[in-house]
Amino acid sequence: MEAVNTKANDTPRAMPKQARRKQLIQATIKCIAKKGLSSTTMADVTQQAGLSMGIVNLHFQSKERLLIETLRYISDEYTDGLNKIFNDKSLSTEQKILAHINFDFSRAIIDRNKLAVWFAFWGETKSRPTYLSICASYINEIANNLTHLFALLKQQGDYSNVNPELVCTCYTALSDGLWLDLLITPKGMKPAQAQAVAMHYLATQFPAHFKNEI
Amino acid sequence: MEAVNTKANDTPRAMPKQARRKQLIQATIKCIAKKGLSSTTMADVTQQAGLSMGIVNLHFQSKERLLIETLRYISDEYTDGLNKIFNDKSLSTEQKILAHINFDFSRAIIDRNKLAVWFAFWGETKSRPTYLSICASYINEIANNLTHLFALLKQQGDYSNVNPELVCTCYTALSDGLWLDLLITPKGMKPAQAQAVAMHYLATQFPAHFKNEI
DNA sequence: CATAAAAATGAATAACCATTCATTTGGTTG
DNA sequence: CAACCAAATGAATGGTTATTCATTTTTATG
Repeated sequence: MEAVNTKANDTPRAMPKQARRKQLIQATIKCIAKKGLSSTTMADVTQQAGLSMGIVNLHFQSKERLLIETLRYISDEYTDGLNKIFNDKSLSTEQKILAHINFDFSRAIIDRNKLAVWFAFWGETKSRPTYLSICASYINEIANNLTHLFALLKQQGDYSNVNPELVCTCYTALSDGLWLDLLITPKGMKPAQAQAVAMHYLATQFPAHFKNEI
Repeated sequence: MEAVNTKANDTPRAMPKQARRKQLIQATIKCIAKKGLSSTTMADVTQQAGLSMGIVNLHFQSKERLLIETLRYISDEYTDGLNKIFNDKSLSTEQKILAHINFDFSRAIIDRNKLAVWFAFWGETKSRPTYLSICASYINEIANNLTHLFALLKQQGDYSNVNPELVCTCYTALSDGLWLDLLITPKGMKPAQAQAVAMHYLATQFPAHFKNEI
């Protein structure tokens, strides 16, 4: 999901196919956030994008595929961001974990529009194998990388009691649950606070590396 | 949500109104799990319940109200269960917290049909104020009770560094995130394991009271 | 048992919505 | 600039769905 030519407001006709698709996906995200997945219509999406009715079928064949590509879009954005951190050779293990937390609660990720999309799709995974398999694959990929980081950190400190897999499972679940708080109680839970809660947990496991911020 | 006369298979006409409503709500839960919230129709629900098309409008006025009552049903089931624990004077603080965890990951609660319903509605809260307010109210109620329990436990042990509100936020988020694991990776995450992860977190905060099971 | 009241039915209705495709628009090429 | 092609349009189509209500079935009453 690299940045593509995004002169959305200039001369629409000149946009490359990839950019038009991205524009429609972003309109879909806004519509799901605004109206809910269950009452987002093709008319809503195309109007939000400032285009005409037939455009989605032209670029995505069907509404179902548009939705699948929307899920893939936010999944890719998330995993690509994390992979950049995992693969950054200039960062220490500790710095990578810190960068991971920062990313998990960064503006681009915990934007409430996108959170609404995540939960909408999660709610449909049980009935849609395609959604499920997209989710399952990014979950596995991230878990492997994160567990590896925790295992490395364990070696670097006096952490003989730490179970890297358990910590990965716990941290990941905690992070997802905090996303829910950010979606549902935006007045009560701010991004910085959510991040502090995540940090608090890591501090229980790796006290020499992470400090409780609260 | 007390148990009502449930002779669903006997003489349908004899069922009290409340029981018929419950029957329809349970059919709705099954349909949302089976087909997703976005493609659950009135025909689906009534067929699942073994009744005729007009029945939902007779008992709930509209589909929208049926959905709201469905959310209220699972919210009430959850909060009622927890309140029974909180108000049980025969339990110690420690036992109440243990009972809370047991309940959070009990068969009746982490049934995947119901988990699918939770996430489906959470995904719609941003666009439906009614859903949001139902969620907000049970969240607050539970958080108050749970924070209180953690505060009591803090007094009973050498836990001067524990922040009850923080622990409540963290435990709650963790629990929600584990629900997601149970929904999305049922092969990978079993109820007992989820419970062990939750316990692992509590053990970091109250080591004298809770032991890591893993 | 007759009658009234309540509950449930399901065919009919009207609104909604995804998809299609004949037509138009805009950009490109020689 | 003319001719062509790809992109976009949006009215028309056909299928789907929530809701209604006249009719039927069941229960309650005296």
